[in-house]
Amino acid sequence: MMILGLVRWMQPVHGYDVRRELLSWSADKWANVAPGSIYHALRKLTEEGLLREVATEQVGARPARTTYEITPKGSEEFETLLREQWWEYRPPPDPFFAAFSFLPAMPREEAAAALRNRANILRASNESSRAALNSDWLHRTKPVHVAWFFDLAIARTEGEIAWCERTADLIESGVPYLPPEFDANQGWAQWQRDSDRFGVRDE
Amino acid sequence: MMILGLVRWMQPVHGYDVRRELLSWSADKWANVAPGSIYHALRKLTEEGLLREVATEQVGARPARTTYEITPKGSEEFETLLREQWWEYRPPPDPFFAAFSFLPAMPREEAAAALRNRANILRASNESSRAALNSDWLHRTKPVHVAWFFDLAIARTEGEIAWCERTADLIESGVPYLPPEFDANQGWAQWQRDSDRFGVRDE
DNA sequence: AGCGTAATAGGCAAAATTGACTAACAACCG
DNA sequence: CGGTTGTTAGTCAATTTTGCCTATTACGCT
Repeated sequence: MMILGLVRWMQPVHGYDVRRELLSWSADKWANVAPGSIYHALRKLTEEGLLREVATEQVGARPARTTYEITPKGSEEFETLLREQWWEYRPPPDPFFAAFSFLPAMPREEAAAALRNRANILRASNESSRAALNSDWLHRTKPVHVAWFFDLAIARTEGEIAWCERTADLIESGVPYLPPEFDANQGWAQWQRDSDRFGVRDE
Repeated sequence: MMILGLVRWMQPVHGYDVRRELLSWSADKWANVAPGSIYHALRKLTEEGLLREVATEQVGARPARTTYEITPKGSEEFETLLREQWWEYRPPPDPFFAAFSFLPAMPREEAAAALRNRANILRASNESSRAALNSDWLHRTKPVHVAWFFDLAIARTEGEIAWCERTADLIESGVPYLPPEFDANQGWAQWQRDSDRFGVRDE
């Protein structure tokens, strides 16, 4: 949980603050932190003694807001977690992998087109990253490592863009999907023949 | 849901088959498919009319196994989902992003070391991918796009490796994290001074 | 002054996901 | 032949996550 980390620097905070900060980092994209998760996390962390409620004030008749701060125990736990994340590598789950593993179910033309389209989207996203990097808004108001963030995003995608084009070419070139000796009566084979001839069909 | 896709080519299958296939693709890493999820998904898809139970046989006194196959409706739905995944781009959620955003909480030395370590892990993983690509086990028994899979993994990581080294250098070089005019009394600033001097400390 | 919209806080029920557990049978092994 | 290990098939309770909902104040516009 990285909610913990956020509470730690922002010191006394209430849920809504955290929520806004996360949105401003557009963290909903790369972490799984929907609005509802935050309050749940705060309560759970408090139960575990990693956070502590500091106050509960009410302005007018709006929902009362509870303010939290981190306990020493929470700080320790945070550092443990943080180090774990820094030193370990876990290949991130990627929905595109799932999609790509069903390549034989896509007509070749469409698959190639989709890959080229993906390359373009990635290029566009890189452009906007580069634009951000050149703006001095970034350099004036944000810590440097935010810029490094963009660099990482770009570094990763450059390679993928090239891969998309290469692979699109291969697909169009008609390379057979299956190794020659593959038993032609098993699932893949039939599927593939279908999608070569008609696009994918149901039964 | 990509369970649907699996059922679709493997036609009549029971949960355990799916489970093994997914494990053999080591899909537990890049999709969120733990053993328990599968049976849940199968039942839910059946409720929705995308799958259909075909038989329930029992061998000896072992747990009865239910066999499923896909319905035409399920096939359509699958194609819709598949196309969505192919044409859309959603930056995959990555826990490392979360970790990196707390860079100022790490002592510089350690952060740099961790990044170099990460680069090495990535290199190692690439080596083993390359080994797989050169084995003819891969080319003899697996569809070609499995090889392309490895290519993608390599393409993505190459860029990241370089980034890790570059960034490690920057961190060690002592570049200040915060822009000059940053208000020195706010959260980040204090944190950073702490971690520059002592490593991170709790109050 | 009146109205629509946005921001402020947070709750809650339902869905998804996990991970550990069961319990029968097969297979090996000295 | 007794014991151990491995495979088969799936269940289940508990935790996580999601998405949408409520209700109040503030702000801008005409």
